Amino acid sequence: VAPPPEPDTHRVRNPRGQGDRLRVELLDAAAELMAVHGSIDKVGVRAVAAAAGVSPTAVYRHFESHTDLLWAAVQYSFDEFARAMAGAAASADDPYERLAAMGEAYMQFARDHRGKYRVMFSNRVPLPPRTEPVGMHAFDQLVAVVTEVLAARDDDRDPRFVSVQVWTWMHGIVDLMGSHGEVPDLWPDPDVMLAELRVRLEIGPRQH
Amino acid sequence: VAPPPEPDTHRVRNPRGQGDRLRVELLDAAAELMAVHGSIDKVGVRAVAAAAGVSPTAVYRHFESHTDLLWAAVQYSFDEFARAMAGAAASADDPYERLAAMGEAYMQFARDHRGKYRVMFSNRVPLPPRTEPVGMHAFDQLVAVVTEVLAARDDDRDPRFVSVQVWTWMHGIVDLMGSHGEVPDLWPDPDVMLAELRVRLEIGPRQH
DNA sequence: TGTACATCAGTGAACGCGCGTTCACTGATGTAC
DNA sequence: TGTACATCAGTGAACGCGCGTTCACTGATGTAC
Repeated sequence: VAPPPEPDTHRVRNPRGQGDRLRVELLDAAAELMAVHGSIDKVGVRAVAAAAGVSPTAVYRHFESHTDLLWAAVQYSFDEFARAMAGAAASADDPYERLAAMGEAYMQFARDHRGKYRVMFSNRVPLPPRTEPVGMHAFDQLVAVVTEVLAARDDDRDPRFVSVQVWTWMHGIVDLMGSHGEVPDLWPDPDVMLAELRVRLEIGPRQH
Repeated sequence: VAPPPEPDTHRVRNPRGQGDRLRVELLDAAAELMAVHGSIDKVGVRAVAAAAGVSPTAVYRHFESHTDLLWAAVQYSFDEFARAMAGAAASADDPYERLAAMGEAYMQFARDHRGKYRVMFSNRVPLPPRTEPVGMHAFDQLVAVVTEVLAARDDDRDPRFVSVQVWTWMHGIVDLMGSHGEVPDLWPDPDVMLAELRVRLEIGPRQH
């Protein structure tokens, strides 16, 4: 059931001042394990350590506990997601194109990093809350772009409400298509879904 | 972290011919544990047995293994869901009202049985597939009603495509609102979301 | 109607295993003199 | 320039625990005679 422990090729020990490198390697490994399992429950200390080619004990030089490691890995994934979205937002000047680019980046992230996506948005993290609800930053980005789009359209809908509509629908598409993807005839092309979403929610240039 | 084992008030042993009663009680307990945890991973043999007021060994009189128990519990939940949807569908004659009733029943099920909903639609079950992809039956029901609605509207859209739109969006709403519900200011009233979904997807009576 | 017995729901102790975590350690490397 | 030493990245063995599962059992109850 579990993938072989994979002792990894013999790791070279990090030089003196740079022990923090392992921290990043562990976060990478943990996020990747989440990505593979799509769940947080099987990402154990031992599995993460093995994936990083290190003994379980080494984890405790960088994280206080198993829980601490998981939290850090989730936040790490959120950062990656936020960067992807920010990159998409910066890729276009026109508000319509910017919103479209963000939509495509969202779908792509969900497709390419399914496990991470699920851990962030779908599988609720069964960990005690620690910091601010992270990931809301990305939502604020969305609201900002939607505000621009509505202004350009001369549309007086509430940007937050429209943003929630966009987000919920996007999430439904990527989450359901991901988890029930084994029924191939059922699903239309995701890009078609996305295009229809734009039409239905009227967030493209006005047709007159 | 885990709830106290709760040995339950002393169970009365089932009479001779009716040992199958425990089977149902175990399925109830397992589904309820899923509902509480929103995940399948923590629903162990011992926890289910304790919740049913029975020793862990007793489980093996009705299920071959832990996995077997989990599978049966998931299917049990799907049956409950299908019944809820069928009940809603039967509650109205008018196609528009029928679709609306199904939508409300869907949201209500997701709200009242969050954990079960998540196990069914959101948390992919990490179990080997066994029978037909269950739960698709409910989707066929949806397609049937949408077909009626489109016919009544004299609308030539593809019923399956529209059904996928309805389902993905509904799922996104209930899933995101459920998992990120701790941010109260963010979310509009679910009923408002549902009403707007009907407007945007044009699945209500035509306005002329 | 009474009794011996087979049936069957459920128990209790024990197993091997993998988990998170601890503890004392090793050995390469930068630094002080 | 050479050497003693403190630092620090990482190890290995061991712990207690809860898990899924097995095995031999108990004791109430319906049934055959």
